[in-house]
Amino acid sequence: MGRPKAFDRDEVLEKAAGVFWDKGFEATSTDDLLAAMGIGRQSMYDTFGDKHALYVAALEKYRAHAAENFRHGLREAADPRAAIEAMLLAVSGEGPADRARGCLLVNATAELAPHDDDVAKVVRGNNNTCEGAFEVALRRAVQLGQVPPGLDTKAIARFLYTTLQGLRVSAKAGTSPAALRDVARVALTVLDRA
Amino acid sequence: MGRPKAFDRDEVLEKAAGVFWDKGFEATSTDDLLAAMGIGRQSMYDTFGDKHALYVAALEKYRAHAAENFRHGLREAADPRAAIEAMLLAVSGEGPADRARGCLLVNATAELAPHDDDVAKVVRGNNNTCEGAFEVALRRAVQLGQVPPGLDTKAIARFLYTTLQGLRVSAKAGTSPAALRDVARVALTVLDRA
DNA sequence: GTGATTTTGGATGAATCAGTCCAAAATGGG
DNA sequence: CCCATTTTGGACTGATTCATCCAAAATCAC
Repeated sequence: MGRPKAFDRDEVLEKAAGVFWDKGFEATSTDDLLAAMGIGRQSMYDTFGDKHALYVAALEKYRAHAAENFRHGLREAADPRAAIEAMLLAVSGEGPADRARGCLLVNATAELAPHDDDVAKVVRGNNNTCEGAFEVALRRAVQLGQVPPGLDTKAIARFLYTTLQGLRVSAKAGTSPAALRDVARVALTVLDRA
Repeated sequence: MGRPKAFDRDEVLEKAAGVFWDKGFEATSTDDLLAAMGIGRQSMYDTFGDKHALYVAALEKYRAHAAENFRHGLREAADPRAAIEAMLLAVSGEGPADRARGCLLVNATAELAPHDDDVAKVVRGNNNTCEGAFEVALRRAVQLGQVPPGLDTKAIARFLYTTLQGLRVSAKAGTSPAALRDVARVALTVLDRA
């Protein structure tokens, strides 16, 4: 059956995602990618197709990982209200490097989504996943009496994820952790309205 | 004194900003820029220095224009609460093309701010301007009894601008106007809390 | 008008880009 | 042990990148 691949597909995909995450799509060269992935040029082209397909594959892998975080952090959380709060406050708790990196999906949205259907598709899928996770947590919070009944959980779920994206952008602009925390706290006051 | 320039600096700067706005910094070639600006190559390099300096100049021009919009739309508005509401709802009222374009400053934040001090400086200046405009409007709304007294106007101002950035990102991802309006409405409920 | 100064844009250059080719190395099946 | 099959990575290609150069055109001061 011939010689087997000397690298793990998921592993090098994460390395590639890391480079795209730091530099964006256009600013990343194939040499950058190969150096980070630690594989040869032909291996990359054979396995992934081209730079764009590699980007989409890396983005999809990142999306799956992010979805897992949302599932674990929101859908399966014992205390749904605390989980929602922790999600928004997480950005302000990150170190400077992570705050500057932002979120690969947000970066992809800003740089590519309007002109790239493949990227837009992954991004929209992620939006639905995240909003869905927020909504499940919200409904459970209602049931537990942690938030007032009668809230528009769908609208609030959308709002929460939009706020999270805003926080990621603000963080990239250099907003201080204290200011990010203020924003998250204000956003969370919508959970106290009837 | 020699031949005068055959183009208006501000005019071609706006044309350049339009191209960067649509395509981002890296994806824009100097040929793209010259075609849109309608000037020769050497004229561009003599007047602006290089591609990066042109970008910063175009961004700064866009920032000044945005600041003027915020001054007029928020600081000088007769009805400050309605002005704040209109500001957040504006995104959902734009056409598909404008929603896909997003905001040049948000795009610049995502693509360049973490690695480009010149861009970061302009972006931070804009953040301060916009948050300041929101805060002025908020304080006037308090005085007019349009919102409850005792609100943390600084924190809420930051929150409102962060939400606006989140809306711009969401819009680029393809979120429907109706969903964007929902998000804006939820965000505005923070003005009803004591 | 004339000369000095400046703009202008096509031609040019060096570097980098994404992607292909090919010979050599490495592995599994018989 | 040997052959077929596959991976591998350096060499290579053509296109495109940003930026510079230079001669011609255009304008102002006099």
